[in-house]
Amino acid sequence: MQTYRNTKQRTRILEVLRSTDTHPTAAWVYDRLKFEFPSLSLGTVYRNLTILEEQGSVVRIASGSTFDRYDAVVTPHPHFRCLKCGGLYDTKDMSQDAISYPEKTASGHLITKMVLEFHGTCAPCLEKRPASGEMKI
Amino acid sequence: MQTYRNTKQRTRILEVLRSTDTHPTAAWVYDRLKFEFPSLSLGTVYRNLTILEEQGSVVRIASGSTFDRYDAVVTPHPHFRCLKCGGLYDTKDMSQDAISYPEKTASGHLITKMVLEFHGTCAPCLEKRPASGEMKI
DNA sequence: TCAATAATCGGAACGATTATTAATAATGGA
DNA sequence: TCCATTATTAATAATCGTTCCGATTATTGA
Ligand SMILES: [Mn+2]
Ligand SMILES: [Mn+2]
Ligand SMILES: [Zn+2]
Ligand SMILES: [Zn+2]
Repeated sequence: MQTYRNTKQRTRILEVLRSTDTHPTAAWVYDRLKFEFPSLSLGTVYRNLTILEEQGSVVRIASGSTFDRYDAVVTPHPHFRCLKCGGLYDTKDMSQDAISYPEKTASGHLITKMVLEFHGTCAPCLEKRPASGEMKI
Repeated sequence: MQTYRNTKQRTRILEVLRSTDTHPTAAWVYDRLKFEFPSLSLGTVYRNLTILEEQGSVVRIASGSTFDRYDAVVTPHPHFRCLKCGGLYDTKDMSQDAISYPEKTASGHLITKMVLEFHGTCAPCLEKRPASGEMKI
């Protein structure tokens, strides 16, 4: 087994992640901290995000073949993903707590987590791209 | 606008995808067809899977920084993802039809699709890795 | 048949992530 | 406090899935 040490970099990476609800990428966290740590490496951000995930402090949200995103809110909750801009939002009005599921599927797969996402077009993108016939004059 | 033409490659890619329920990757489809089309290019498989998705014949299942998977079953249904081996399964006993959701979220995001996944350890991996204390003698 | 152009092939390019290595610094014990 | 151990860092190279490119081929409608 391996013991974790506390570093300024890891502490700040977690703090930055806790300060936003935009589900940032590793590169976004890096850009936020590179002035505070002029010698910070992007690899360090990636490695620490992985360690924080192992420790249960953050959750990794896969985003197709593009970049992963991270969330410091580790309680299960659904997300809305915009297919136009790629934005990932919390949906304050919706929760996944009421959806129940068995410990095992009929095929014997052990379930430890449920992931729920809604896909579509986010409010800002709806403003920008009015559907044909709704164009403002 | 652009018109689609019919090619042997695209036809067979769709047929191969319809012949399995393992939610294959582009590379898997390529391996299946490279003998039938000795000059087949992996790029051709990728491009056609994207076109088939545009046409609504297949669905892309994103898997973070690993490879994407494809499903020729385009009606919405949940999947089980094994965190040990990466396997992706249909869950015949579960459906997402009963879960209702609004057309728009409270924040005004337009919902067009719901994606539901269960994560855990699949039955074959449970066999292989018995939990401590359950080791067979 | 024939021109227009979508699709293919092979390989290069790309972007996100991971691995490598030597230097650095956090940690626990003397 | 000082020191030995070793986890962590920074810089960079390597990897990996995917997309793009240019030249060639094949489909399509007229
Ligand atoms: Mn969230
Ligand atoms: Mn499926
Ligand atoms: Zn958007
Ligand atoms: Zn498995």
